[in-house]
Amino acid sequence: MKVKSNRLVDRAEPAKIPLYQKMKDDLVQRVLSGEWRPGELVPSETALANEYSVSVGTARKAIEQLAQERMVVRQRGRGTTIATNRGGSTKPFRFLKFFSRDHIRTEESIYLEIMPGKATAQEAKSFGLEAGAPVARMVRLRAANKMPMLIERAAIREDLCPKASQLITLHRPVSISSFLDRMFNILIMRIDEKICAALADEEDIKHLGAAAGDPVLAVERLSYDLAGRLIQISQLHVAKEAYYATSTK
Amino acid sequence: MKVKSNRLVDRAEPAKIPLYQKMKDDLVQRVLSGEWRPGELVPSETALANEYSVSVGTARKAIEQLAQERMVVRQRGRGTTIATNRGGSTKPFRFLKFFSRDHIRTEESIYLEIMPGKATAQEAKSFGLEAGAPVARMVRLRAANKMPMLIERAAIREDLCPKASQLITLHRPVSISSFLDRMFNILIMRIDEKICAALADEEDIKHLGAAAGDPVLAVERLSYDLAGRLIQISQLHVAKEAYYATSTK
DNA sequence: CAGTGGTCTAGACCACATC
DNA sequence: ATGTGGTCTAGACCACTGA
Repeated sequence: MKVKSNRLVDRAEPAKIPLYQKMKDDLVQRVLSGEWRPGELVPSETALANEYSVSVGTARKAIEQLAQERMVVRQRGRGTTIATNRGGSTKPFRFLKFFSRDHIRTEESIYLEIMPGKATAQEAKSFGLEAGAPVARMVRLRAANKMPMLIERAAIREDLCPKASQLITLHRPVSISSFLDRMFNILIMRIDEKICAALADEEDIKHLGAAAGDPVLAVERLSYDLAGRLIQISQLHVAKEAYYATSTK
Repeated sequence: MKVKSNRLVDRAEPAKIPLYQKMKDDLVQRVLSGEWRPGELVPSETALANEYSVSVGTARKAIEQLAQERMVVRQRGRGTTIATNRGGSTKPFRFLKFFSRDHIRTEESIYLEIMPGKATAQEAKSFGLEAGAPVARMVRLRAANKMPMLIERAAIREDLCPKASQLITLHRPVSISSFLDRMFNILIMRIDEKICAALADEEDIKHLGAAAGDPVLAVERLSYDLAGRLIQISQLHVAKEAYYATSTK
């Protein structure tokens, strides 16, 4: 029941998408196209409303949704800017949700290994590339308040981030997301994580002070950019520190 | 710099809270007071706008924010209802974020132990009660698709949920949040989790099929109701299955 | 059918940042 | 002083639900 003959509907109707939705989609495209770069001021509500021939209220709704998705930042009196991950004043471990009794004051990244490589079959599938596509590989130790917290193994696709391995070797950035933003104008907007329990491996023992047989958290992280493209695949081993997540229904 | 003499400001000014914000706060209070019960229809936008002597647009903004916080559910043509956790058509493990290759079709709760107890000093502190306050304690095995996934130890405050241990013994609910909603009109709206790695204990070995020395995920969950009161404290041990969380910047 | 929420308009005034 | 986003109003029409 409830089957419609969709022939006509699908072809004739323009699917009845609200104006603010179409406008929002178009604004996203303009950001992706590079017309506006991260940190840049975009036209005001009224200017955009005129451009799209909609009322300010409608334009506002489109822009406000982008602000909610953290794609833009609105400031009264100043204007609306494209979001950035360029660090500086932002808090450490922005994308990591650690629980620790003491505040984290300093964040450090110690690179153990950086090298260009080729995507494995599985990585290629996740990235949507052919196997053997170029990736930057790295192993880093991440520390908070001078205490090593975790080991990260990461692969970054080099088709979108050309010469990433060389640039990382050169700059050894504390924050990869900030680095991707500055170097390639790639904004990490969403990270999916899968967490499971594992036993400490040799590297955990060597670098995290874990003992053989100690349990660790093994986290797989998939980092997506503004356009929803998978940019980075990481495996984290977290030792001796709680990890936290929060869910609001 | 930028210091204001606050004497007058603090006393005289009503802090300049937007109308929609005041209205929203008041609506929350009315829900908390029990004036509207979960599942119930609240007055329409226009009715509420009249009642608060604001325009529909302003009322709409207040209501839409509540909808975003999942405190109410809006349906075109029907009206706005207070959110509920009463199960039925809702998906299993609603508050749990499992990763598994196969879809979860059935969810089961096997109660190993249910008994009234007294809050430990630490629990009491978390609940904001005195030590020794009555709580319901339970140990359950939770299974998906007939496979045991985790063991949960929980304490529920009985001052807000009187005779909870007896009622749980009687009904053995699959979902506690749904049970709290039905029995006590308590809506779990937020759950904070801390996750760390641990080794399987005797119960994990007995009930989850873990081996000695196997790593497990140890999760501490704090469940808060609509009013922000801590209702339940749980410790979960998750074996042999990945756990996942997602973060959007 | 009447009533609901969803979209959209066209104004107004304000607080604030910048120059 | 100008222009920005934040709040607020008072309408309009539409799509949908339920009786």
